[in-house]
Amino acid sequence: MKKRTTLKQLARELDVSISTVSKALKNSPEISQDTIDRVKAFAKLLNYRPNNIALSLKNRKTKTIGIIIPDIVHHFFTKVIKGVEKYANSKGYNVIVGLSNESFSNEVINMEMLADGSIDGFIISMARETMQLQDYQHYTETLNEEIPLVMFDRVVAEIPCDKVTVDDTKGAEIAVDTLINKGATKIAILTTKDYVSVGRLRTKGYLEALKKHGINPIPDLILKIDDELLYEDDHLDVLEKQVRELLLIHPDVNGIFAVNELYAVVAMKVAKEMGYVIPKDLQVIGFTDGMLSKHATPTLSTVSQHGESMGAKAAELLIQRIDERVNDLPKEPTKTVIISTNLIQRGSTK
Amino acid sequence: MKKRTTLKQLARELDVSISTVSKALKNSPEISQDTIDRVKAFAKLLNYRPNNIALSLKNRKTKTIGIIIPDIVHHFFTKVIKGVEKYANSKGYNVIVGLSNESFSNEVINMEMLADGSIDGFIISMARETMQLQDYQHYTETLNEEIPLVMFDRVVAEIPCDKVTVDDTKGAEIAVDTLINKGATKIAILTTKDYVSVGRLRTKGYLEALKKHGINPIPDLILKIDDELLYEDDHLDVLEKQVRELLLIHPDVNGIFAVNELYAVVAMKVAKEMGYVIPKDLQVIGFTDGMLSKHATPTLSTVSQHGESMGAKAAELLIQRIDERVNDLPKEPTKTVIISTNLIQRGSTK
DNA sequence: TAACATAACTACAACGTTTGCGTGTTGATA
DNA sequence: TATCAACACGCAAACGTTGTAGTTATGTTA
Repeated sequence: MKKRTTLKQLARELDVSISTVSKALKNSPEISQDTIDRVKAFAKLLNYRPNNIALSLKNRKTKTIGIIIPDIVHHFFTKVIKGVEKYANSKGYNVIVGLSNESFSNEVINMEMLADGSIDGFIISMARETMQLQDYQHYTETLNEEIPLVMFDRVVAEIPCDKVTVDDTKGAEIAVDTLINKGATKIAILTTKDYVSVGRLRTKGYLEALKKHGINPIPDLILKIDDELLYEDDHLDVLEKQVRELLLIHPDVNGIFAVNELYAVVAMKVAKEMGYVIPKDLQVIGFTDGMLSKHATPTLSTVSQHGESMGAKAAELLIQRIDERVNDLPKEPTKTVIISTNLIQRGSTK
Repeated sequence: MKKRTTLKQLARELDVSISTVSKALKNSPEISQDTIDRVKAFAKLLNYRPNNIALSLKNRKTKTIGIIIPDIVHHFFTKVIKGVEKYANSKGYNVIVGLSNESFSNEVINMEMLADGSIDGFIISMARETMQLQDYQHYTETLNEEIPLVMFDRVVAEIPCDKVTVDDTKGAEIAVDTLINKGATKIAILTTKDYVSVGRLRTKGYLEALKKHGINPIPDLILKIDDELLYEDDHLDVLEKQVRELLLIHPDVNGIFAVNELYAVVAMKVAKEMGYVIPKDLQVIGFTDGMLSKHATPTLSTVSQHGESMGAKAAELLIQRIDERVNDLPKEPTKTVIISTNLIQRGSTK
């Protein structure tokens, strides 16, 4: 195996010591201009570049951050990664990606794999299974080892770390509020099982909006979908069937709020098949502004989460913590930053 | 800053040498069972885990691979990453992601940033701008430094490295062939400017299918779209307008083949607005099987690229090269693996 | 009992850097 | 001509590991 150019090689060939080479490359005043020039020229010739691993070892920091997400084939997470990458790169950090695939054990394995010194800190959105099991030991262990950690989107209060979320409740409330103001009187919600925090919070917003307008919630209209395998191709049928049944029993539903865009699009599809005209008979609003929302027919009104901002903010918080740690600064109390949503109105509302 | 447990600490507290600790943890026969047990117990107590950076330095390999892609907010690339991650993880590798954002300079910067010893090899899909400029110097430099490199999807022949592609020409040919067999007689293609290799190859497949059926290609029906900013929100109008014009001039077009799913979906939207019924009046096939294809109305027939397989294969090839390099094995000639596509028939074809 | 085998360790170098400190040359000063 | 800066450089330690080559005791053999 051919080895890359090292200080040692340069030193040998130039017949000076390693330290001289090192200092020369850094324009140290200890070194004569003459030597500096010679060293630099030769280094350029051999295309010398310092070995980052050696530097990481010496400096005890890697300038790398790890992001662990449940799924990468997912518009929202992808936006977040983009935000993280942008900010991190601008600060000279690299980003290493781990996929939990919604599985608890994968999440644990990934964290352990990276907590071996490979990264300076974590950005994480919790796997669904972890939320169900409520076993956060690997998080607390990481924190105990003083590895900085920022959670985003899927967040749990018990873990004492910085967090970045969206105001799910408020976003949902505004969406439902808007539906009502635009004339919807009987509004269903398509949500997830309660252990998914975002589903729970968005449902809360839905209920609050109803309450505000003096509308009594009807249990039948709250569809808690088990999203275990929803993004697997063939499991959408279940959702379709449930929406169809809902609309058969309550044909006068004239508004639907869905906690993600896929649910919304599927609902529109079923409704159209059943003869509803959107938005005339039925108005729909989703959550998360992805590709589907933009290109569905009709285009979908949706609550935008600003994934990229979330990612950038998470990266910013993390890098602050890293600095705090390496410089032994006093520890700030943990922060939770809430990124505000906004409603994008398109064709599925009046 | 609290420091993690090291061999040195264990050694000091157990009052043995560092090497003894190291060997004991590895069950070396040089060490007495008694000592092994003591060391292990104490190591577990202090939650010792070897520092990966130190190992990387010593072993001169990082067990990390870098993947550089033009955009992460993109279903296909996301699938590829997933495939890479899965395979890489199974071999004990981590994946570090770089985003070129379709920009030449970003691609260069990212490669240089990672080529500092942080990774053992690259998996890359070329930025659009790099394809235009045809400046591949950073690739050849990487190769010169003997850093293994595997390209996928957007590939250029001049760079001597392993490659993974899809049979774009064949896939397109089959798609168009299918349209013809299903009764389409006048088929348009929505493609990209020629410097995007995949666009060029798919156009070639389109022409070959026409030729095979004795149909003369009509220049008007070949729409080469400048996709510079296509995924930016507001630039789809251009595409819409072009499709509309095409259909106005040639209202008897009854088949459209698009080189990606977004073009296909936009085309369907325009056509529906203009009164076409899909697939009765007009059949449409796209390329790349993403979210849009599955949830468009009607659902979109499409040529599936198997991104995940591509990613896995690329990772496999890369790791082979890495092994070859570190073990000083004889160099195999470079390979190009072609992943075969398949046509998924859905609602947009008869 | 001298020679030697064995067990159970320890020392050291190396991976590629950086940096504080030590040191040998100059030339200038008193 | 001693003395002393200033200059230009080298040495060595450190970051955390691993593996090879010693180094001790202890026990065995002829």
